[in-house]
Amino acid sequence: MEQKSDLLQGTLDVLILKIVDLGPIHGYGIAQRIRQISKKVLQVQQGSLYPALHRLEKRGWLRAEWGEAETGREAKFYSLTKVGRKQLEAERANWDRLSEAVTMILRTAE
Amino acid sequence: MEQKSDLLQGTLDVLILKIVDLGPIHGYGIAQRIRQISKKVLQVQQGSLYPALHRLEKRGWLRAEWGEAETGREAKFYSLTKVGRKQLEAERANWDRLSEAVTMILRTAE
DNA sequence: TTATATATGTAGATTAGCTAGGCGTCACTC
DNA sequence: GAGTGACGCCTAGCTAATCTACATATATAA
Repeated sequence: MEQKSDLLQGTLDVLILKIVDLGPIHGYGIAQRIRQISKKVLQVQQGSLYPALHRLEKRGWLRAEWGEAETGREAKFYSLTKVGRKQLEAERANWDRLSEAVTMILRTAE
Repeated sequence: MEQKSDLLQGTLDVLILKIVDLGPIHGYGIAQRIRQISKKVLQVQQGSLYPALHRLEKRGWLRAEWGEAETGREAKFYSLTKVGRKQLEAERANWDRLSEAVTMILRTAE
């Protein structure tokens, strides 16, 4: 089934945490930011995004409150909790460790 | 449930293909090599390894044949097919693209 | 008026990887 | 000779993440 993913599986959480860490932002905006910063390499589907946000909120890493978007519409704004910030640091470190290891293997010569 | 993974999800296939590309090797050896090269950062569980090998073989990327391991025991040796080598290149390129994008986002300041 | 962008969400399917088991052999030690 | 651990293969069943596809509502541009 080809598994043509728009993400690196398992990285969505840390990406969301990082984007939210840049400042309160609503869900739709998170997806836009990820797409934009990555120059369209990473694309978060809505069916992945919203469940992920609810997941992270449930775990106590994100806090949500309704507010007004730049466009004047109602939107749910997310921000990091204290635990969420710790989680971000942990996941970021984990990413560095693991991705470096993968790259190391892929570059192994001989 | 904390998802304490020993791998970066979705990278197992490319890791296996890469290791096999270094020369014919049996399943158990693949796991050892990955563990060794990554300095124990990446650890493939047997319950992940063997299904993955069968998956890759089924897709025509790996070829398997029984042979004798260094220890004198029977073992299944895997090698890359032509399609498998192409797949390795594709997945490696994909890894570079995606991991770079993730790292870029995680390093975004402000 | 019709489409596109914004904004939120759910249902259902797929898939990968994990835990936890099983089988058989060999070498070593207690 | 009994037990342990490494080697080498395997499967069953679970969980979790992500995807596709849908639904809803408003605003704006063509």
